[in-house]
Amino acid sequence: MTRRAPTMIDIARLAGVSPMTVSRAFKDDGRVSDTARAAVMQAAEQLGYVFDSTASALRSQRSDFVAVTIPSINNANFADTVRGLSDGLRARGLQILLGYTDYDVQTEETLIAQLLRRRPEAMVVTGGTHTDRARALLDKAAIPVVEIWDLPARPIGHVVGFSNAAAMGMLVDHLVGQGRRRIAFIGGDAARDTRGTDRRRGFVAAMRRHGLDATRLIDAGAPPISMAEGAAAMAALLARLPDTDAVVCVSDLSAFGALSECQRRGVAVPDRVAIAGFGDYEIAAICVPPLTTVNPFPGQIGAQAAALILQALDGTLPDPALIGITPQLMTRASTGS
Amino acid sequence: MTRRAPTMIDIARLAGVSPMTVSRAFKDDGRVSDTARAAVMQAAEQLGYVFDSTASALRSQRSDFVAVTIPSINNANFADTVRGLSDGLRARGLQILLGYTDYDVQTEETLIAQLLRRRPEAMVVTGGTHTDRARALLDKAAIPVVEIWDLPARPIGHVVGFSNAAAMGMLVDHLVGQGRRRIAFIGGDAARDTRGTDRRRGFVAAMRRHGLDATRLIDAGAPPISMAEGAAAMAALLARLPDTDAVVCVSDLSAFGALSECQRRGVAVPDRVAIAGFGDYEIAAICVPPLTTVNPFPGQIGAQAAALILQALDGTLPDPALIGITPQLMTRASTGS
DNA sequence: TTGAAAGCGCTAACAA
DNA sequence: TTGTTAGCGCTTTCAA
Repeated sequence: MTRRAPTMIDIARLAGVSPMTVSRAFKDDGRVSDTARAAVMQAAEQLGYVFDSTASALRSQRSDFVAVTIPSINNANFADTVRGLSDGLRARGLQILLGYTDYDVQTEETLIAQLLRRRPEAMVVTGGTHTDRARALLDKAAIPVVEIWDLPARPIGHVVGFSNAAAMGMLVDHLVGQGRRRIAFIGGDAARDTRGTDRRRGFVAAMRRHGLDATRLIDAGAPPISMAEGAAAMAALLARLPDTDAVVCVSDLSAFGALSECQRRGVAVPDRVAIAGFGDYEIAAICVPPLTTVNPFPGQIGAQAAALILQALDGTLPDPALIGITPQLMTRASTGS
Repeated sequence: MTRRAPTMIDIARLAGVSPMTVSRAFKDDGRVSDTARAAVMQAAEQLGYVFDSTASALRSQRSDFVAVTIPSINNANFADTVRGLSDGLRARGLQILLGYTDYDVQTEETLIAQLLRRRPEAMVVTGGTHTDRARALLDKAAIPVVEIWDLPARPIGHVVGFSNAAAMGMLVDHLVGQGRRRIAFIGGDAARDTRGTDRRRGFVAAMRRHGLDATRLIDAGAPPISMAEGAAAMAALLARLPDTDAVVCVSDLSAFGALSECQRRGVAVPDRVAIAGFGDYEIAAICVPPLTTVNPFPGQIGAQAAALILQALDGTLPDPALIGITPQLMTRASTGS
């Protein structure tokens, strides 16, 4: 038989104070005498009391939740962003409520609706493309919203991001500077992953800017593009367009797959084909040869978003903020000579 | 000016029914007439009503949360487990409340205390080693507890796991079968990562079982052991014990680092040194040569834990369950001849 | 099938 | 510094 869990009333009775004093003792800022606090804590310990955040949230209308949507939980870049967020918010007692969208705006809409039922105090969404209904839900919620990992054309609220297209431009510029001309792009299904689509667009734009042919586009399937899909795409590319002298991949994971495929086939990297990725995942620095890539500073994105949320909740952030992150080109041997 | 968010009372008024009917209309099983439900839904849509899970949770004493602790959010194995859990629980409307412990039992204790304040209906903890206080908290909480990724000597509640030590034994047996004798182990700081420690113990035990020297133990630092740390450990190993003919790494990530270091130094794998990892991360199948490893089926662990929780909440699971997962040896070229 | 009354456990607001 | 009162938005319980 399970006895009813003790409440503040039980603690109050045992400690010989009112429930309100118990409540105050559990807040850091509550002005309570040291004696009262000690009595409360001792009683709480004795009864094995566990504070009920649910009741607190209902009464105070403060859930201490920040809802976060990411495309996939299984991605080191997004994990770094979540960690940055989490670390930045924990100091204020804010807890993250995480959901993943599987790179799909419809799933995102459902997820946002579900998360809002928990009455989060702020919401962080990855990407700048959403369904109309998702936008409406976020508007109505009247909480700070931060879009990350993108520079939306029509922001919902605050933004901490960068141009995925421009980042690809950095890679193309670098490759052209290295003397490469017949450059291909390996990426995913255009319809789904909006950041991937932006990267492809950025690739095409940069190629045209250099007066180069921008039609070597290999579709590697639905996002996220795995290492295996990167390898398969590389195999297809070598078969179809064997004179290709450089490849830009939508992420380091597919880039590593492409690199491995080259190793398996004895295709020299970078001598015959240069390979570049995106994200600066750990593998990019470690593999042989190490991969040229772009570091978008995922942890910083999370930390900045957290900082914005804290300001917004403090009311010290009147206007929507737009924080641009400048991705950094990481030049490594996979494109070097 | 932000108007107060509509509540069920507002919906009831607009729909011309009682709040109780609104409440029933929002439950799937609520017996409500079709007309009433339609009126409620229309009113809700019109007012932009968002159901308040907090109030629901307080009144019904059902939070629809399942709390989960993992060592790190940035790990594909644990991410796969969380996905398995999440997918299995979503069908019943259960949402995951995730926290990470940074591979530290003290942090885990704090995290568990924090998560319990949200009144989760069940708790999943990674690993079988916890502080006494953490155990006491979980005991008192009187909710289903599932320990995963381990076979605890003294389980708290249910278990879905495998023997990390035995998994290492599989690798040692395989290497010995391949004719290797001077086998080293690359792993982390014994004090912290309990699964890593178990793997090291399993390695030592298996070596002794084969009558082999089990002192080639390279400490790669505090967990998680990164690719870079695996590479550094391999460099140290090649310098200190150059006659080593095989290396077992605590995970595929460090194994890949070790492999890369060998490539960089022109040390032939597997001809001069065989390398094996743990986890069957995607990289193990893709890199060149592909890595021999052990697949502990992380997604299945999550799915099974979810199934256990559903049964436990239904009351159809009287006794603590122990579900053993049998990890699978994945033999690949990094140890082959 | 629907409704009325009460209360989940906490804290805002006010008073002492 | 402490206490009293009321109520956050739902759902349990009971009644119709």
